[in-house]
Amino acid sequence: MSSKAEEPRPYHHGDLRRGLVAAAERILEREGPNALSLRAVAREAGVSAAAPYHHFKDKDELLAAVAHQGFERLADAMAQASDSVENPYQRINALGVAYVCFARDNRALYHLMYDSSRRENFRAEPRKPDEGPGSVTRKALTTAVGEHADPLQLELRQVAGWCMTHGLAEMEASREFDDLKARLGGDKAFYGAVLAQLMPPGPK
Amino acid sequence: MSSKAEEPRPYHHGDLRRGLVAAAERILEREGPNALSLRAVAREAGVSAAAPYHHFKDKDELLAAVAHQGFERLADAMAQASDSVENPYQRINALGVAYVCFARDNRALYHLMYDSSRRENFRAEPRKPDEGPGSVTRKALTTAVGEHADPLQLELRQVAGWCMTHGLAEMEASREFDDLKARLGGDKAFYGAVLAQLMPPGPK
DNA sequence: CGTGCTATCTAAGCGCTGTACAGATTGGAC
DNA sequence: GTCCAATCTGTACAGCGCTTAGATAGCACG
Repeated sequence: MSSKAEEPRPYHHGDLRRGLVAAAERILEREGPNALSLRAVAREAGVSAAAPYHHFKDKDELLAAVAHQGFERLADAMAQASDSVENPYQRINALGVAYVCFARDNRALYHLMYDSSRRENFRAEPRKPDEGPGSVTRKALTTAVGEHADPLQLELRQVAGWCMTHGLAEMEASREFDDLKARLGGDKAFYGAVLAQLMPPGPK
Repeated sequence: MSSKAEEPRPYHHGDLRRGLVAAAERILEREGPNALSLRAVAREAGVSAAAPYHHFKDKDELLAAVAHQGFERLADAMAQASDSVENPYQRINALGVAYVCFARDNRALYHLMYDSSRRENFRAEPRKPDEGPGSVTRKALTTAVGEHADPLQLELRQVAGWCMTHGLAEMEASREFDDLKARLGGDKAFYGAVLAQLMPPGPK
């Protein structure tokens, strides 16, 4: 039937697994989370609606793969932010700002990531140990507060910072803060100022 | 047909709007968020699948009503926690702990509340002014830090606390903190210790 | 007491969804 | 060159959100 040169896609896709994840990301960005149906993803990838089931147990597992890739990109963004700042105190703050910026610039993906991570069977293994978002922050925090710190307090401080950053990322889109953002001179200044409440840009 | 005494529910329900919200909450608690379909809610309330559309524009509007009721219950819980503590510093901490406990004890409802509040047309008007969760915290915070505070810093501090509390509520369920919880002697102690990083139980 | 009016509810149906299953197609190992 | 296992298609099913047309009933007004 398709003897014409109309994109003679082979019966076997080649790397459909990756293709499906990419298709899902495209739909998410283009049409939002409500349009992200398994059938739509299959259509976008150019395969039948049943094809995904040979690569993913169910829809959730596909979404988990998308989320996983999102976490890798987030880790990259944070690593880059970390490298660009010398001062360990400022570095922690910059890590938080990078995190929130990622959430702002990838809203739908970010929500998907946290919806997926809530499911009990989700595993967010970083590619190499000490490379996930958690590890980067822990390292920076240890460097900043360093030797003379109670390890329990340090751990609590890290959890607190983690919570605050995640909370800020979730609420960032709220109109409620528009006024405050304007007064502080932009989104990033706002993020930094909020995070500075816990992670001041200098020795406490 | 139903001349027997088999629950002769009248053709007109009486207060179906409230009945549907209650039915939705029951399903949410009993079967989780995946089972919360509009049809299931209608079944639970004992009406046809189309009946809800005479009281809610669409499914989202029903869920928003459930969320709204959730926010009222949350505000109640926080008000109660606020009243039970005299010291204004400890009060802020107690408010946060109450918030996180609510999220822990009403996981599905809590997620629904924040999913709903993300939608642009959501309006979370408290029943009376100065009674929503935000107002209670603001009041407590003003009392605690009081007169001699830069109003901008106070606002930032409130936003930061709000973010940290919400973030903690979202991450509380993670197994990652089990160890820390155990070392601190329970969930509430853990919540308090984390929140204390920003809201210490005494003058800073 | 009857007669409408309007709000409320039902029944049927449309297009979509996630998922299961049997069979077609194919690349690679032997 | 043959066969196998992996991959993909076609078809089907039940359930979903939502629409429409019509049945029912409470209520105001004569």
